[in-house]
Amino acid sequence: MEELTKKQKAILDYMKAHVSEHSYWPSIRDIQAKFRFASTNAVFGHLQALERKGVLQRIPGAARAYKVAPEATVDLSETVIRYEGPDENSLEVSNIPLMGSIAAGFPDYTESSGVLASIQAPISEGSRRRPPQSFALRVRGDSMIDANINDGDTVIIEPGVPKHGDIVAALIDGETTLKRLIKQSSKVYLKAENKNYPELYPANELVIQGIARSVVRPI
Amino acid sequence: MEELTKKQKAILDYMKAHVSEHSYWPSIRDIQAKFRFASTNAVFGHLQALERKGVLQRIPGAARAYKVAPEATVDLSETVIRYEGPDENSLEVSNIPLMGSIAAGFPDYTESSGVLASIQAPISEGSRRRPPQSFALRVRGDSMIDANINDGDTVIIEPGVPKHGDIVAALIDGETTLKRLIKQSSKVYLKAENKNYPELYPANELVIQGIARSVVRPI
DNA sequence: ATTGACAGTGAACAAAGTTTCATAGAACAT
DNA sequence: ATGTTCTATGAAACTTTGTTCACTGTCAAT
Repeated sequence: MEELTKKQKAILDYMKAHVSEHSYWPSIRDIQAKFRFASTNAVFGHLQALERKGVLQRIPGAARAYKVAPEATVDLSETVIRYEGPDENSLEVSNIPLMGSIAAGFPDYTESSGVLASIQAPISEGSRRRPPQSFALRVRGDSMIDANINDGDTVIIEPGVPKHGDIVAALIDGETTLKRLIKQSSKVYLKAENKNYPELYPANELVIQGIARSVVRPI
Repeated sequence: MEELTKKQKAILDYMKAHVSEHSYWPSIRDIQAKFRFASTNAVFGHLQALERKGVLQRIPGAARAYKVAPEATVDLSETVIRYEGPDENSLEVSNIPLMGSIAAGFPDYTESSGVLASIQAPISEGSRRRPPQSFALRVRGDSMIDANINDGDTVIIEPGVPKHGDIVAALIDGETTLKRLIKQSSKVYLKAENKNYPELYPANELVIQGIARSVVRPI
């Protein structure tokens, strides 16, 4: 696949965003206005380039009529996600593209300092309007089946400070496990959602990797 | 909600199917040709009626530019997409609600025939190992609760030719619904997975938007 | 009988939108 | 030096497409 120039990519992204937002394609003049071109022909050339490079298909003569080439994306249901620890780089994430136009799925997780959130010290406030850096974990075991999270499911973990009752990904004995967080009289416990494992794990110094926000189950 | 006439429904259906297949809206003359009208004004009147009844929104003067009402049983979920604007350094983050644009902007991934999947004529031999382009749909309603897909869940749809027993997103009466595909003695049915709705929907000309591969359930 | 919604024909217009032509600077490789 | 690619301007030609006007007919309800 031939590389796109910066402007070409920007135009293509704008077109996809326009479709997502308005449900119809922009006209050449719409693009021209967006990018402050003085001539429609500037856009025209870019569109020709996008078509030549195989990422866009135009329907000659038809207004607001395009098709986009599918991008190389990974289906979430087939993605094997392994997560070893907060400071490892072996984190595979997958995009769920919407109409093939998503530009930012789950961002890379390498820029974080390592610990997502600690109970004692809430994470820094500095995340300005950035999508949460969620990641996925494959569930092994049956410790959460009473919460309808089964072996083989994938949970989406969102970094943050958990509240009482949240299901969290926590680091216990060097392993990441999925447990429900219980705060009782200024004490903190981790509880498995399985009648066979009724214990509460007391936690003094707890490293929370994130809060489980959703479960992905293959059909 | 005001009732649609048979023709109005058919036209709306065709428009949605056209978007689903080609990823752009049909022009008035496209619709005219499809329904063998002798005048474009016939279509024009129907479009006005559809807009008056609140199921279609036209953008005056713009070509091939419409929006559909957000009352499909399955809805696109929200997403955040990011694209680069004309200023090279400013990264715009735009929230895309995508309400009601269910029929719009579905990618055409067969590049030749345009049809995602037709029951009678499965797509051409082009079994190029191209990664499928999945997208997400939010489920409304309880028609699939026996398949453990509940109201509020999000399903990941993967374009492709469905097999017998697959749960598919299909276009019925202009709406995208989630049903199980049943092939029985060279006939094709759509079946709801709910004991209260035991019917099989016979399907002659079926537009399949994709196969449900996984369910995402918020915790 | 008459009204009003519904459905359509046929022609024509004007705006919207695409495409082509001529031209040219900057960056880059031959 | 020279050609190529990318990017862009400015104007014009041309096609597509939405829209309007005038008119006809059907059907059900008032």
